Amino acid sequence: MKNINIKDLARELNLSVSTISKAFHDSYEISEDTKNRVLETARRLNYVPNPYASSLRGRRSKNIGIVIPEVADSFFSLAINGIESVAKEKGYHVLICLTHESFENERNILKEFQGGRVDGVIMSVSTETSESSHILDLMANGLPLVFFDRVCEEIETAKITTDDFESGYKATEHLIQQGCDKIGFLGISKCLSISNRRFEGYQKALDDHGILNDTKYIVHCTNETEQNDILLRELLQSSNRPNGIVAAVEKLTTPVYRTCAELGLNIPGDLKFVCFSNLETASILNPSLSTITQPAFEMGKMAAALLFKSLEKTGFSLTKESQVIPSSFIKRGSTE
Amino acid sequence: MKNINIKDLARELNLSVSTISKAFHDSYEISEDTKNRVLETARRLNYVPNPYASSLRGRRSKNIGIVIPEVADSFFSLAINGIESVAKEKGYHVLICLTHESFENERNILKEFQGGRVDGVIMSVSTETSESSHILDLMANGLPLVFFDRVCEEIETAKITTDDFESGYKATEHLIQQGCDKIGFLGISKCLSISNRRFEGYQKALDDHGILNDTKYIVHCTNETEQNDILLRELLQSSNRPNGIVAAVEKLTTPVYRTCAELGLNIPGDLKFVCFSNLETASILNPSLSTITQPAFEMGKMAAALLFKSLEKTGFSLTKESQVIPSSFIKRGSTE
DNA sequence: TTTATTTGCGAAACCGTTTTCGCAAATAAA
DNA sequence: TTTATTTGCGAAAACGGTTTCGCAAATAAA
Repeated sequence: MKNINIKDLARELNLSVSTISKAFHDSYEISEDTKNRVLETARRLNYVPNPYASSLRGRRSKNIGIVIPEVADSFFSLAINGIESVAKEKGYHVLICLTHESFENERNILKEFQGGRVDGVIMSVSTETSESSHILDLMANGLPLVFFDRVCEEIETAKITTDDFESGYKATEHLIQQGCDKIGFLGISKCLSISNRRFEGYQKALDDHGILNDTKYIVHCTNETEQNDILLRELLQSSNRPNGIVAAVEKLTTPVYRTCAELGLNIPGDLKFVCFSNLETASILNPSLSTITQPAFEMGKMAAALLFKSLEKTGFSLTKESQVIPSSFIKRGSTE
Repeated sequence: MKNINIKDLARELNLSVSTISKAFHDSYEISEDTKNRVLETARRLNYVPNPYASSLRGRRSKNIGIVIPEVADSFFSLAINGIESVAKEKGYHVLICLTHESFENERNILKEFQGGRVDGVIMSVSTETSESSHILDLMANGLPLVFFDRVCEEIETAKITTDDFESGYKATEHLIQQGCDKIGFLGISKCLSISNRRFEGYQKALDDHGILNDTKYIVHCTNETEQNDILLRELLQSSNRPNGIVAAVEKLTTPVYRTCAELGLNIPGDLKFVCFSNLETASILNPSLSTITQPAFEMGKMAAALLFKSLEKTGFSLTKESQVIPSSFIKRGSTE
């Protein structure tokens, strides 16, 4: 019933607590014989050390924080797997905190982290994050931080991103090559790095191909599904509606398909569609979806690897360690 | 740079640490005036209490553990949202631990939890879990546990499930009504409660409608994607292949669609297909997918609510608190 | 006025570890 | 044999909070 602790163990073995502790850490001070006795008794009594006591004394928690907007999202859940794979190897635990795209949540989470709950942070900012003092506070506290995917560009630390500009360019150029001349862009937030970089790629592709677009083709979606549906509907039933669309985030897939179905628009006949997405079902959609697929797992892994490097090597600076891992464009039925 | 602690605060205010602590907890012993001074200085110096120190003294961590097989899965990620929504309200944090369907991982995670890392556990067992001593150990340690979805039937504690039997029955009956007379069942593990209950519903429906099925129509999938593809292929290109399939888990969706495409089988023409799934994209697949959709968010919420009840009310027993929340069947194109 | 009670705070123990330091006994070197 | 050194362990002080208890001063009751 009651959890047994190191003192109980010491009593049981007629040893001091320090000896027990040292035996567990395989200290040279302790004889092999004693070590074995300790380990065996620990197993027998089902002793599990209290991690918080260790954290307290050792002044590190062996936890890293993951701050992301959502978990119900293919990109983020794969990234979690990447992060977790290296954390596990290092004997660390991950604390997954969800902002649900709220700035206030994000700020509160980072604030809490300053109490020593985690030794480092890997994050992807919320759509509402237009200001970064809460992040600077965290770093001023000595906590190493690595961004992945959605970064704060003004903050000097490692950022693991994908080639958003090039991908936006490639997606748009593909639509142009498939014959689209009125191409819409669905962004997610005006202050979000990825959305902006992808948008710039889109713009550049249009410019390079001499396509003059109406700004009405550019839609900034929100976090409200209903609101997005209205915006999409407006865009797609306007006179002179686009005949191609690039969407910057996965969660717009279903809304676009649905709205097209409701309006009787055929994909790819009336509208060609490319989406940034890690959906496993992309290939079996109706029609199958052309995607820019991000290296989610690798990005998570890389972010974690860097964070641990900075945790392990004192003096290691994250400022010059940013990495860009390319996404892959996969052509499918939605742009045939 | 350095984290400031309660001692620094005490020094700054010329008060004792106990006074500071009491001020934070709004103790009646402390005057309003002092409380305000403490709060204000804490804000100014950006003081954040160390949660591990509190945990240690208070003997509870204010963390609950979530043990699930995967996070890259619609059902589990939605369930996490449900759990998190109530944990947040209670001022608790969630520690999400992934077993990746490995029994050994599951056992290690539960073992670690016994050191006081969490105050209670919400879990869905791995496909490999055929034995439950590790769970009994956890409970013997005094940790309350609530199962959701994938339960261990032999363990006496609250289990939040959905109506697996009825859903399996309903899905199968639907296929029969749509004209199928050779109906396959794709399970995920022979020792998994949900898979078995859904299978029993399937069996009962066949019996009730006087359909005699070959056991070759029953396929137990594994955790190896390639292996599953082989099994599926065998099933679907056998002479006298099934003309209907019920799949017990979401992750079989893409393999089934792909294999059908490769073999030139038309859904729903050659094969009708129903899947237990929370995929948001079910409605825009080719063809759209008839699903049994589980109340994932609600199940998570309910599990968490029960766990907190047992954490808050001493003497509250979880043994008689199991709940069944019905799933909904949604007919779509794959069974037209 | 004397006694009882309340108010506001501080000292110190405690939570379960880790780590430093000290110290005997055993062994090796001189 | 005497003096270093090594080996194996224990006492006690941290880590950063919370909580119990005690104690003056202020206020209320007698």
